[in-house]
Amino acid sequence: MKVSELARHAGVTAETVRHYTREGLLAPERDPDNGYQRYDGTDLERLRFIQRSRTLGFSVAEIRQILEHADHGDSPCPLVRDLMAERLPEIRARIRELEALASRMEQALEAWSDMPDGTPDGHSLCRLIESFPESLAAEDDTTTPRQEASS
Amino acid sequence: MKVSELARHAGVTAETVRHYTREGLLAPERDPDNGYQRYDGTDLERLRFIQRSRTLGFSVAEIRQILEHADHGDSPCPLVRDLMAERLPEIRARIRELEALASRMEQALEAWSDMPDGTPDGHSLCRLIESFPESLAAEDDTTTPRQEASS
DNA sequence: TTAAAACCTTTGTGTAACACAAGGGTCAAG
DNA sequence: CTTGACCCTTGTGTTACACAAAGGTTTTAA
Repeated sequence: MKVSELARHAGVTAETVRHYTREGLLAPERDPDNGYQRYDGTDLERLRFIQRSRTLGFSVAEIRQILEHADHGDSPCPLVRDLMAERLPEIRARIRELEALASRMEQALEAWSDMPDGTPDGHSLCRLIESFPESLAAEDDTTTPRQEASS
Repeated sequence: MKVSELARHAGVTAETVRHYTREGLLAPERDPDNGYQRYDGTDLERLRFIQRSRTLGFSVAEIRQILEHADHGDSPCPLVRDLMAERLPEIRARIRELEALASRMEQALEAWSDMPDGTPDGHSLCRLIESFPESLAAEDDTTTPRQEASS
């Protein structure tokens, strides 16, 4: 199979297949005549495996690790369990963040529904946004340096 | 104020301030003696405005637009409302995606709790992942080309 | 047969919002 | 005057591809 054929079989773009190949998740042969990549049924299985893994939240780099384990004859399953157990709480946290964001946005839209637009003056850029309370307590911290990490 | 002072006042890193400056959201003066950036109270107000805007989900590029409107004396409020109304459904959609992902992950972990690890053979890389159903109906499409897009 | 359409290749760029390191100048304190 | 603490600019890395360019190949229709 050529790159686009494989891509069609799996419902992805040829670019995606090339990307996975560049990243070492797929290792097609070369057609010695024209230098084209040649994929086979095994590659299609691998590609489908990659897709399932992506829907389960694994990154391309993680999938590469998983495939390398498998290619060495080692069971990747413990790795898979660990990665998943690590990722799930992060996803949950991300959901909470986005829900908080969404409700801030809704609050804002509601609060703004009866506010005039107003033009910016010396002390106001956009009252809509300025009317919104600062969410985090990172206020005027003139003494303690910060180094936050989020998301 | 020098860059780190401004950063401290707002609770961000100096890198962040430099980034906003590079992106044109802040326009400090230059100290002619040493070439250092010099920020003032207005910049602090702008920086706080930027922070509020970020917590409301605006991108740096969007905030630049908002600030440009304000700097031209135009009310950025209609723009702000539009951007927000556009973004909110996207956030909601993203939340739904992540919730779907999280429940797939939980299902998987549960289903796997009583599965043996198994080593990869000719037809299996990791039964854990392979046991998981393909979520989307993108199956063996040998005739119809695809071009999906999903955040 | 041939010319165009359709594919293939590699390489480089762009995306979002910074973090971080390098190389080098500046400044305040001891 | 020597540190240590800052400042500057520039370049690189992060994620998963998309897209464009320049050029070779293969297929197809006239």
